[in-house]
Amino acid sequence: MLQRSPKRRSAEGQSGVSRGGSGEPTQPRGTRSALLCRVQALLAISGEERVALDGLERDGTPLLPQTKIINDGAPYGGIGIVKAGWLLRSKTLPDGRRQVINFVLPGDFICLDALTFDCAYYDVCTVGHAVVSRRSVDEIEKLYAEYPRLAAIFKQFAVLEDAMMSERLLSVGRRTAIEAVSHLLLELWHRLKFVGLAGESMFPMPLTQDVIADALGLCAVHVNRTLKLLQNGGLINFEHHKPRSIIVLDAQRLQRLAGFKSRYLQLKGIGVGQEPTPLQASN
Amino acid sequence: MLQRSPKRRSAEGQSGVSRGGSGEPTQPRGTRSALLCRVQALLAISGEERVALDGLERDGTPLLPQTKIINDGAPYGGIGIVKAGWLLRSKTLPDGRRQVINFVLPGDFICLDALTFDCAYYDVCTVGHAVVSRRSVDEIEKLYAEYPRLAAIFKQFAVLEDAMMSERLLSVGRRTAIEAVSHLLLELWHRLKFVGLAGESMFPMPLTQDVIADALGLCAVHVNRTLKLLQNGGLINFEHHKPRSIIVLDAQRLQRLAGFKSRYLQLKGIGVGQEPTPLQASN
DNA sequence: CGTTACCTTGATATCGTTCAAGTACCGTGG
DNA sequence: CCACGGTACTTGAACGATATCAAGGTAACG
Repeated sequence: MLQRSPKRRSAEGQSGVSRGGSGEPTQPRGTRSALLCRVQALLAISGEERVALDGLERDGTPLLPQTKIINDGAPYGGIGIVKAGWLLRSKTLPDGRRQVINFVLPGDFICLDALTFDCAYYDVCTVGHAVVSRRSVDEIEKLYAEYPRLAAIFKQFAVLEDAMMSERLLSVGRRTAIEAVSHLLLELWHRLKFVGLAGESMFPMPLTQDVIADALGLCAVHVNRTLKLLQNGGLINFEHHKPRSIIVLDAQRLQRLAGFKSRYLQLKGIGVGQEPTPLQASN
Repeated sequence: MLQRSPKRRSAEGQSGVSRGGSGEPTQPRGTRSALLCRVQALLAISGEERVALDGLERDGTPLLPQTKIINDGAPYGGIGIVKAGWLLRSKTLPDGRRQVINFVLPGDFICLDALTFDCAYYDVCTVGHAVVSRRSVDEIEKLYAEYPRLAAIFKQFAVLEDAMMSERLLSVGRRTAIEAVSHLLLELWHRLKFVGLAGESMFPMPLTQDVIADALGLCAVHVNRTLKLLQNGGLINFEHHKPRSIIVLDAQRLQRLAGFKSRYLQLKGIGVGQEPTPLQASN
């Protein structure tokens, strides 16, 4: 009904994959595991749980850029945990048109639905270099049985996926290009902050404008122009040199422009008497 | 990158809600429960499981058209089971722009994520008259514990939701209007067939063109023109009289046009030695 | 130090939107 | 049985957001 009626500093931050001399991916130096980071924000874990969590991330496999690790229609072959680097979940039409469903960041699971399904209904591939651990469905199920609190957290992760997809659908379907781009940037920034990979006013941005276009149902040229608009408006700036990053100059204005409310990203966690994360005063 | 580069008969079928003399919703006459229908297609249920399933659907509440039963940001207040009628899950921007995330048909659950979350991140409201049973989270959890096979099936329902959302995202982001509309019609037709509410070449279509537009990121006028195109092309026809329906004149051509593969709608079910539903020979 | 991938920008094309008016139909009440 | 009012559908005309095409620039990588 109502359409998208157009109305109208510092340099902290580290990339998920800091490269050694020749470009092998490693975990960010001095940063604890992203998964641990996320879980600890939601739950005061016990020593045993900590060990179990570490076990999940053992044997990370380094992956090259543009490596497809899950194929639409093929069996999953286990559940992944991202230790470093970015991946993306996408679907592609026979003629090559592609839609990015979601981005997969450090600390995220890949294919939690393998617990329920046999075959994937999407592709997953790396953006740049990445490190991914892979666990069998059996192993995850055993962990679920043994550590129900961790299982509860992981189930929250799965619902979060859903919430992000809903929000993306809203962006693609109803937000204008500038709203959608701003919203995506803010979402990524927040998610990276959760796992200690973004700074107060800067975050790594390894995505190609092409990929952003495929996530938002736009074309790369228009994403370019839209980013320029944001830059010219003094909302953001770019650090073009590796690690390529985005500098947020005016977070408030950006949030207002995007209509971004971080509520959908907030998990409630678990704990005796622990209240759901209170609604942010700032949107 | 690649953009959306464009490129009669019997009258079976019954509406999800057959109206009595004055319009109260009832279950389709002579049709067994939609939920039972879905589950039995995936699992040979025992007598006990059958009883449990029936229990889930007791005390259905009749709802008037356009009744909002879940509010974005508010607590869920339980889990719903649709006995009859259509509902829709949507998100709305402050200025009124709306995106329909998915349609909720008879036999579907509403807010299975209430098992994990406290508050909704979307609205749910009825399309026309509907009948919905509501169960507490505790009751569902008890059922999950007692009937693990049913729990497994319901978890598959949840993943199916996800698969449908991915497909919708692809439609909104990358398919042309005519592809997207065709795809949506085919999806609804298939889903209705699963629960015995659609015929071989006809299915009820209570959705307003406005609602279709909000599901596909289009405007109602364009949906109208697109439907006309499909009609003029001899692919579909309309039954304007209640129950309003769509007649599929050339399913093959429609599928080809939409690039529709039903695989994403096929659940694997459970059962000893039961193979995943084989990939459809047709596409 | 060349090659490639990505970004940038202009010109032009188009799909889809908006606005606006009119029509068909259903349910209601006399 | 018919008049009425509302909702949804229909259609035309004009506009606009975004796509496509094309060319050049710049920085990373080997």
